[in-house]
Amino acid sequence: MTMTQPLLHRRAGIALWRQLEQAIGRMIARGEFKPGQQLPTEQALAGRFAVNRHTLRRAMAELEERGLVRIEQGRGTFVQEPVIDYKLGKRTRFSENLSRGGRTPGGRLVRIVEEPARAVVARGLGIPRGATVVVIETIGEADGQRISYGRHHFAKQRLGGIAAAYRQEGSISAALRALGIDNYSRRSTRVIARMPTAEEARHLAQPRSRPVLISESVNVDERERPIEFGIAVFASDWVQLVVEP
Amino acid sequence: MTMTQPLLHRRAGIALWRQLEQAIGRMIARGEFKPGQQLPTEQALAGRFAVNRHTLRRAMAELEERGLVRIEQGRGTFVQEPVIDYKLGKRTRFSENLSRGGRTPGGRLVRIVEEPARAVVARGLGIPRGATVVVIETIGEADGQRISYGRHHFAKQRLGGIAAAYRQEGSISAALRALGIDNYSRRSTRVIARMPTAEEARHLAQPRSRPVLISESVNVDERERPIEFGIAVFASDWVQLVVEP
DNA sequence: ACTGATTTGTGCGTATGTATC
DNA sequence: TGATACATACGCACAAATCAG
Repeated sequence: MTMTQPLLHRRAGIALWRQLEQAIGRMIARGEFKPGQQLPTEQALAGRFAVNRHTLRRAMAELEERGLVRIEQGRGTFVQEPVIDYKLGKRTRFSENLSRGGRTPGGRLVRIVEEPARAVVARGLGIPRGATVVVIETIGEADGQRISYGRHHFAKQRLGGIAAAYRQEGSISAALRALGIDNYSRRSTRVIARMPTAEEARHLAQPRSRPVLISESVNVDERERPIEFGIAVFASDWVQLVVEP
Repeated sequence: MTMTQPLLHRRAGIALWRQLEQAIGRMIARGEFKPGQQLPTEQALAGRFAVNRHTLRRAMAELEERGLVRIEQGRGTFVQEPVIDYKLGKRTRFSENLSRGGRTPGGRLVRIVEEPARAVVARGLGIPRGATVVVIETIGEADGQRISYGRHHFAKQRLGGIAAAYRQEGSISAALRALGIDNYSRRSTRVIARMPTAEEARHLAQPRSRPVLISESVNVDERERPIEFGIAVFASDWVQLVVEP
């Protein structure tokens, strides 16, 4: 592919590195380099624009400062993937949350299992430990990128029909609506960071060396009775949680 | 040190592993093993109680489930330190936050510097990029344990006196009060997870292999004008952020 | 970057006690 | 009494992670 280079004007009162910054910034904006893609090496780029590598680096540093690229020593320079703002509010619904941010939400069911409630789950749902819970495991996507792996817990005694409803409706909120639970909201949310288990890394298609953000939350109905205990594992490379008071 | 072992009763109608769970749980509760301390190896403990390692592991799994111990493959088993809940609310003040949770807050000043505002900082404070900001770097402690490393940014033009006030008062909120800013609140907070830089790991006295939780927030006055842009780096081993809607 | 030692994780085979039909 | 199923307990071996040198 032959690429016409934007012309650089020397002695025009605008520093070369600024012109470079503008030029490369525009190329990224136009999509000539795609998010996550590795840029040509500094040497190659400097050669292409016929400037010294130091000049190019000055421009690159500025682009990194602006958040357009990410420079990794020993690896290369990459077009920064836009980070997804995931709002933690009283009424957080996955799809709604993303589409409001201009993203295309997606997702798929991993599996639905029944298991005895572990201590944290039992505490969250307000049921005795060991009582049977229905667990719906999902993967959430934004613009085709996997961003979360969620385990949604429901007390079987109260919401045993959730599995069938989910299979019919295809989403948690729709399934709950089908069961007559229209108005639920998030009580408290705890946020922690840790390294992913092998399974979590696999579900998120991310290396085990990158940390994950985890949110644990309880959804309650109008009478403050627990409906769902959810654990969401977010790929920290793609997501930042936003708390709006 | 000679330690009398609680007696285990075989064929008594109570499974051996349950008796083990009770026994070790009580030893932890009595403080024979202190928070954070490594327990003897499974082999050693199994030997001491004269049971098979599998039996001991069954008991340990139960203790981990109860949150009393933390088992790390290749390292050992440790008495779980109580995790600190750090509330992210509209009026978050470090000391108040911790003492409300029954902790003894502490902290110390790392340094105070002036520097040109980077892009994120400038955007947060609503000032032009490159304008001078005063940065107060602090380390926060709870019960003597380092839990956070904070960089608090203030526009020099507006709050140039913050450095002197902080040195006088010893805390951010007191310094702001001394400058006549009594009533400020948190606008939005962004939370991310990543691996710490070498410097961050040093300030938090934690290994570089453990991730950190980072919160970026803007504090505004009554008229919604930005006062402070703060970046707090939390040791994820010790802190979980709690969002109360 | 490699090695060996330590420690937890996992699998399999066997034996025994307990509850049920 | 016997047959069956399940939980408990033990022994051995190896895998996987961690750490020090």
